[in-house]
Amino acid sequence: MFSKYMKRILETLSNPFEFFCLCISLEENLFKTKIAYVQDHQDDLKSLLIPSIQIKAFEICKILKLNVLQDVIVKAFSLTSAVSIIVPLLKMEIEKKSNLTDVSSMVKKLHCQSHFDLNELIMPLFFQNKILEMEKLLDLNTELQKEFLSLLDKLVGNEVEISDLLLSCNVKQLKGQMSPKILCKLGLRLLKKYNIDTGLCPNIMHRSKLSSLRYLFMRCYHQNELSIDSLTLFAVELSENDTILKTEILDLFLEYCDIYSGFLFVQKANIPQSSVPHQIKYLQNNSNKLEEERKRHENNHLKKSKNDFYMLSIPYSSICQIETIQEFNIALEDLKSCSVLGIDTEWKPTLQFDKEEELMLIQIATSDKVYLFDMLSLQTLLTSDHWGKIGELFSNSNIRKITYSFTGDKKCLATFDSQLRDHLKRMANVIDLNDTKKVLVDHYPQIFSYINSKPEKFSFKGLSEMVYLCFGKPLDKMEQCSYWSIRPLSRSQVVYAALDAFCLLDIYNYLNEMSLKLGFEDWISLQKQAMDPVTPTKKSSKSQTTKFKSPKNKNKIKNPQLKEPKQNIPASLFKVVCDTMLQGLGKHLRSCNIDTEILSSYDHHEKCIEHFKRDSRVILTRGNVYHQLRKNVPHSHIMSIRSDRLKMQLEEVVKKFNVVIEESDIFARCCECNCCEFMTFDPQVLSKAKTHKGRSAVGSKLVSVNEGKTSFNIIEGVTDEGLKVRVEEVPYGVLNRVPLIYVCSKCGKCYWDGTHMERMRANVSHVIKH
DNA sequence: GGTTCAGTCACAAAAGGCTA
DNA sequence: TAGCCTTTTGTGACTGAACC
Repeated sequence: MFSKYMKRILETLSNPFEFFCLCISLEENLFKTKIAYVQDHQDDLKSLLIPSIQIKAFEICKILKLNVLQDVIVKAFSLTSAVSIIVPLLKMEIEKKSNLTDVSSMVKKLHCQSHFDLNELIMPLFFQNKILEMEKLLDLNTELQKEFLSLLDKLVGNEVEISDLLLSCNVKQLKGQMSPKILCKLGLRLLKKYNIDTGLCPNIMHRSKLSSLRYLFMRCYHQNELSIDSLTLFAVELSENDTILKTEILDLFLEYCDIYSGFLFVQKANIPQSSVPHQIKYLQNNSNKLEEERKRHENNHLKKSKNDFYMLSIPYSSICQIETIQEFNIALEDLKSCSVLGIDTEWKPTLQFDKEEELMLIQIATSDKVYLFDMLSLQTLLTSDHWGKIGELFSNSNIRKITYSFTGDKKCLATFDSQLRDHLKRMANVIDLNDTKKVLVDHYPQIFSYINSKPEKFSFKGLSEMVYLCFGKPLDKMEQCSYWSIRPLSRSQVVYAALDAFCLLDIYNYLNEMSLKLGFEDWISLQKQAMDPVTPTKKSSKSQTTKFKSPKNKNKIKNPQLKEPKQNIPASLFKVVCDTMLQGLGKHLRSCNIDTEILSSYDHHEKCIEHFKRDSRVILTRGNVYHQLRKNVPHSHIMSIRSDRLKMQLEEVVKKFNVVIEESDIFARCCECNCCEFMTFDPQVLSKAKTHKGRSAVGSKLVSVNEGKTSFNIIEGVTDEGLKVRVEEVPYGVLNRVPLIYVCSKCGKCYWDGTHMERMRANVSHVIKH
């Protein structure tokens, strides 16, 4: 009705835009629903869209905080065509120190970034740490992108002072951190995002390489997770054609007191004598000292006893390096006949942001061998059919594959070949021990022999941690970040790569043995049970391969030893409390004689817990509230309702708790107040009471109702116990037609056997026991 | 150091249930 | 049918953990 009325008014107005401005400023919701009119008639109204109206519309945009509304106003009032009028207004807003985010949001909506200098909007946003807003503006303007990155590079290289820039941008306070590290990170991200030549940012690139090297030095000398040989190879690669970086690397070797490795680096990186530090020159000129340092270096290398780590349990001769097609075919034939394989891959780390990861090795372990597929040799030799053969191992459901954090590897492998990609999509019978670890540690920790004997300073993570939990020794990760592109691989690299795949089978066999020993049915199905959500969300059902790992669902595990006995419960003895969003279900449950408390619209869902504690009520809820409340209530006393339809919801509850609802339960309880006591009234008595209601009658007329147990005042409509009967809700027609009226003893609501009763009976008939 | 994945959090928009 | 209140859903940023 209102829409039609509005339409009529609009058609009579000389300028509907004026009217809209008024409406919008009075009531934004009104605008939200009615602005479509302007959009529909945009062509007819063009001549009426004068600048003063557009300025008014812009002013309204400033006030409105809702993005969607602003978009509609910009469209409806064609504000993009009024940029010349609005840009000066926006600049005034910047000068007035208004909220920069709001200004930039309008600039973006009006596509007028090019009307603002870098220092007018981009840099102030940057200094106020509103990076996202700033990026939204940069996204659409290549020139601004280059200008900003060039300035950022100068900041990283200390070629400009922040204080000078602040002055020129008219910004008084700096928000957020402006450390070179953070600036550098931002620069690298934007260079990649906007696909800009790295030559524009030499300082950022230099700093990035130096940071990577610092990190490698730290892993090598502090964490013992990288060999000095690999470190030197990475240093040579990263410092190619960069003399300054080479001298900085030499400084790093001296900083870590490893003059001998510095000496080796000088040789490998062809550093001119003029740049060699005097400590290294001393070694070069003193052969005795050099020999002494070499020995010290070797001793340090062997310092760590191999007994400290988990070792490969097959001989070195059982590691087969595959480099030719012939070797590839023999290996694949053998692998096809195996029932269980351990699979891992090694990649060359990406230490420079513009370089991509390169696949170096695929390791596949069988019960007595490990095949190392050398991808550096094989990649050029393999055809799509060869890749397909590797893929078949993954899609073959008869071969069980044991992996650790394989998702990333899988994604990268899929880029190599279409046949391999298809097989990976159909990957079957794969166990990722990373998932296993998370689930079993939480739910079945007793399966791990060494779970309680972790040393205080235990720093091993990932696969190494799992190996420790099973066997009491971690993996030696010295070669984890190894320089995998070197050939031939060192013995240490070959052993590391083989062990990474073979230990997966060791863990698999260990878990099998332990579950037998501890009497678990099967650790794989226990893991599956723990990972299957009880209430699948839309999100999880989208991807069947996505596993459910949320800690929220930890409690959802179905312990096979704790199955609850299924007993029938009569409806009248079953007590529940319904959360706010299940008020409708609550009323239906009451009409089935189930004792139901219902939270009102203003109650917090935690009130359910009070009801559970007080009366042992089962909590019925859904969605996130279920996960929140689940933490405080035993599994047996909470249920998440899945269905959106009332009938189905009712069925869910009845089935889950084995509630027996009989014909006599229907309407044995008041739907409004949950009371289960009713009085019976003669309809004629109520008819008289209805007639008298509202009249200013003096005195009273008492009649006997409820089979003579209660007296009822017809004039006042109340019983002798003070209960007000809601007679006004009963139509006269009903009072003349039905034989008996039932009145709730608590709230006075009237019920009768009519069409309403039939309808409700039909709604619950599917759960009645016949 | 890099990357990717998965989970968490905050926010906005959409949707559900109830009421008048 | 509209309005109100609340929850759910979707999205994007952020974080931590895994890998190399």
